[in-house]
Amino acid sequence: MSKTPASKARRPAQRADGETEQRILEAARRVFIRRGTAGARMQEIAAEAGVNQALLHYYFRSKDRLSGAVFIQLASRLFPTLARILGGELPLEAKIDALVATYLDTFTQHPFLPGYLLSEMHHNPERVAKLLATATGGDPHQLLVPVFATLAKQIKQQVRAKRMRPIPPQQFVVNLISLCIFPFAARPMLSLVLGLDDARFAALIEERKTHLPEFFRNALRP
Amino acid sequence: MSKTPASKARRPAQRADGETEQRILEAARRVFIRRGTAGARMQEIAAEAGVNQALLHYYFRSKDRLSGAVFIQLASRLFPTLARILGGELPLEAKIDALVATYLDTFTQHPFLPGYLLSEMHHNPERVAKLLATATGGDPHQLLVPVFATLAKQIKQQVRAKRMRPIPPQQFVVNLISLCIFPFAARPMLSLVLGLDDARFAALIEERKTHLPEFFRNALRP
DNA sequence: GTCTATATTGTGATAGAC
DNA sequence: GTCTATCACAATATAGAC
Repeated sequence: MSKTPASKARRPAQRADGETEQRILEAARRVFIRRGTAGARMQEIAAEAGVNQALLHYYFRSKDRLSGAVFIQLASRLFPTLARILGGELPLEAKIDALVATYLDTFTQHPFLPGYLLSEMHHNPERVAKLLATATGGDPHQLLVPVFATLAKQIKQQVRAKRMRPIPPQQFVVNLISLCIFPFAARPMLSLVLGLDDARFAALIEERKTHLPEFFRNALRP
Repeated sequence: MSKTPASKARRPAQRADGETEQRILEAARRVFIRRGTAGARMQEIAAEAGVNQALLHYYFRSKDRLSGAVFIQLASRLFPTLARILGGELPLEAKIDALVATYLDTFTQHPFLPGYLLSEMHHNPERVAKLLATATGGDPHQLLVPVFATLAKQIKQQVRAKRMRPIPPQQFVVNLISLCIFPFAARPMLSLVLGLDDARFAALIEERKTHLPEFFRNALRP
């Protein structure tokens, strides 16, 4: 993606190869996550990277390209995980366990990622298209649609003993990611409404790691 | 909140009382919802309201105050509903039905509200405090905390017949609002990943109105 | 590659006529 | 109350020395 300018012959740089570009990218990541694309300032990113503002343009040409690169990079990590786990060979309950564990761990380590991503997708929906093209290498919704058949079969198996309607696989997937992502995205609101400090919020998430799989098991196997 | 400048004696206005202020507020609402606070431009709001940019400052003094007013107004509609339904006298399943129906209807009418609100809370968490003060008229988390005792009792009743652990009421509430709000906030992503056009997305939500209560019933009454 | 200017435009906000 | 004109500064982007 990022075309590092040609550094041909003689020794010009003061830093190791690609180090500066990386530092800028990491700084941009932090700033865009907390300020959003529109609210972020190139100057703040430069300061956070410990370089001059001009270098940002040297490496990334424009704010639009830089913010685009950050968004694609952060967002494209999440989709393959989803497709890999849900499309895999595990039994349904193990898929739920794996997905809940993976996502809750990821977001515990990067608590502001969900808020940032939802915010960006809301205000720049056109970037979502580019994202999926990157993540899947072509056709957008060939990422998840193929796994629905398998999921539907697994759900039907799970509830076959009962007079219960099987959950449509789309709703199942939407529920799963809603329950994993939303609490982080809505953290400011939840913390205040539920009266949670940082420790209590962490405890809520920790409890959720066992609660969510149990919640789904009950919903699926009555 | 908005202190309309004193229009004392003689006939100065060309429009009816408060009409202009309202038009500005409505225009601001639309623009802030689609651009976000940081991305919105006063000029765009003025154009959308059909007035001059100076009038915005006349009525609301600054962009910060205007965006704050919009946020408080939009967000404070949602919390009383939650407290009223969950804290009411209905049996648990009826509470679930009422909340799902209310929220899904509201967001169907205002599909971009969740994305806007989450985005704002993420990038301006300090406003959440002011919001809860407004919505509750004082103590922040006295809004929901009092209803947890009742909810816990209802949940325990619901699952008493089985060897099933009762769901902690906090998790229950988080699940409920996650499942209602998230699909709207993540609509751009869901639409692409699931391959939904507008009609199919609407159908997904429609299906959800019956699916979610059923999902909870199964999870609570195995 | 990295820096210090600087160009240039965007944007919130105010002054003052009507 | 509403407008036009304008100010002051913020912010992206570029030029050019080192």
